[in-house]
Amino acid sequence: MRIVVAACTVDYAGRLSASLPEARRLLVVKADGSVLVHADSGGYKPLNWMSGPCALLDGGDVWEITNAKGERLTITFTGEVVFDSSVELGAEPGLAKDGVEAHLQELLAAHPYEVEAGLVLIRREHATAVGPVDLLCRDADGCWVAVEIKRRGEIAGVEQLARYVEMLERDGHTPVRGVLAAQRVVPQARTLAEVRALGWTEIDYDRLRGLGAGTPTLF
Amino acid sequence: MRIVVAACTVDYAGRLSASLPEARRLLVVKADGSVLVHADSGGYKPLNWMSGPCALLDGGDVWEITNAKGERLTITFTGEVVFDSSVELGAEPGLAKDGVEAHLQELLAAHPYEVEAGLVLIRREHATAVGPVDLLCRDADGCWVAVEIKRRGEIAGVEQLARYVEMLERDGHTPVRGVLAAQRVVPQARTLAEVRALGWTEIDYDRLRGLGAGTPTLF
DNA sequence: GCATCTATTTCGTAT
DNA sequence: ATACGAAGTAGATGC
Repeated sequence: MRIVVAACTVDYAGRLSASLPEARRLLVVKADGSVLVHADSGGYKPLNWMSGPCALLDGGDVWEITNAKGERLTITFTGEVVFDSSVELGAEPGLAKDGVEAHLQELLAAHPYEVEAGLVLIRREHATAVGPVDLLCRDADGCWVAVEIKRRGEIAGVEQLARYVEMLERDGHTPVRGVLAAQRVVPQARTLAEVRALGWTEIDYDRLRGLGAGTPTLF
Repeated sequence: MRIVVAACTVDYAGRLSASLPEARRLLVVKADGSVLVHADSGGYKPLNWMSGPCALLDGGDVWEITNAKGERLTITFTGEVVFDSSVELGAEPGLAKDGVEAHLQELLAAHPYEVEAGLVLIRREHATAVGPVDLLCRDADGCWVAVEIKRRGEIAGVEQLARYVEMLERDGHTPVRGVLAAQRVVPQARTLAEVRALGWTEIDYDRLRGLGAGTPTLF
């Protein structure tokens, strides 16, 4: 990894055109060839960058970074170089995560009654012609219930659920209802769900996690 | 801006939980308080980060970074510190861009016949109860045409367009057709557009840019 | 402040 | 390889 702090101008031409006037910035060249141009503000996203694989042609006071898709990043050094150093970082062991939609689905599969009292899980990722239904359940009356799980319930999730319900009806899973289960269901999605005659429910993730992934409890 | 290269472990607890085992990494602390943890690969996204505003408690071999939402990033230094330096970067003059969806809409507003021969623009961002229609046009037969512009046409864009068309019909803009205009329309979106009786077209952005933004040419 | 939409999205995964 | 959906999405914009 090469780390440079210097005054420079930056120009990108590729999927769009973008240019940065002269200022002092942090430049990072990673081992895979990718280049990041960071200012002293603005969160984790660089002002400009080039993703690997790409080639850096170091012309001293101009860097030309190009990739196979014809994108080009040009960095021109216009003043003093405050810092320029290379360091070996070694292999990255990798990141462990917990808390995303897959986990939510796993927990709701174990506790489908947290979506709606009386629900019993029949199948996970039930295949239809327009994609898999997250949870296919039956309620106390024997009615099929398609559950679409999102971390955040938005209009797109409602439309997706509507397509599943339509397809399940054609497949003969009748009668069938649809329920959108999400940590948060935004107002537009609630409204559209009502228009489409679909249900929605907000899931308390902390409570659900407390129930654990094992031993589905029926009641 | 503080730039550190050191062996460390990283733990994040907030919207999810994530942890990184010991390895040598680049740490960047920006003037706005945000912290970035970068490996020597993996593009522009950090392995872990904390967005500003946040507070960094520097306990020497442990950093505790917290924000108002209760998120916490813990960096524990486990070995030698290869590099640790602070540098003043000054103000960032800002980035100039060209080529995003707004520009595409501007160009198509000037040249609606690039969407479909014979189209004439009536109104841009025409308001409906479910959101603004990018371009509201009329064709040679006097039929209303709602144009939804995307850089990349996907299923969500088709559904959005379908809602607009439905709403325009209720508003009395009849007869009305819908067309999805995008640089690329993915296969699923094409299929759904046909099912919904909507049109779609792929726009050659380079050609369109060549026509320029001024003087709308009618024919 | 909330909701919506874009992004040089990036990133993962299934086809 | 391509297509598709999720993201600790972040960031901008409209209401």
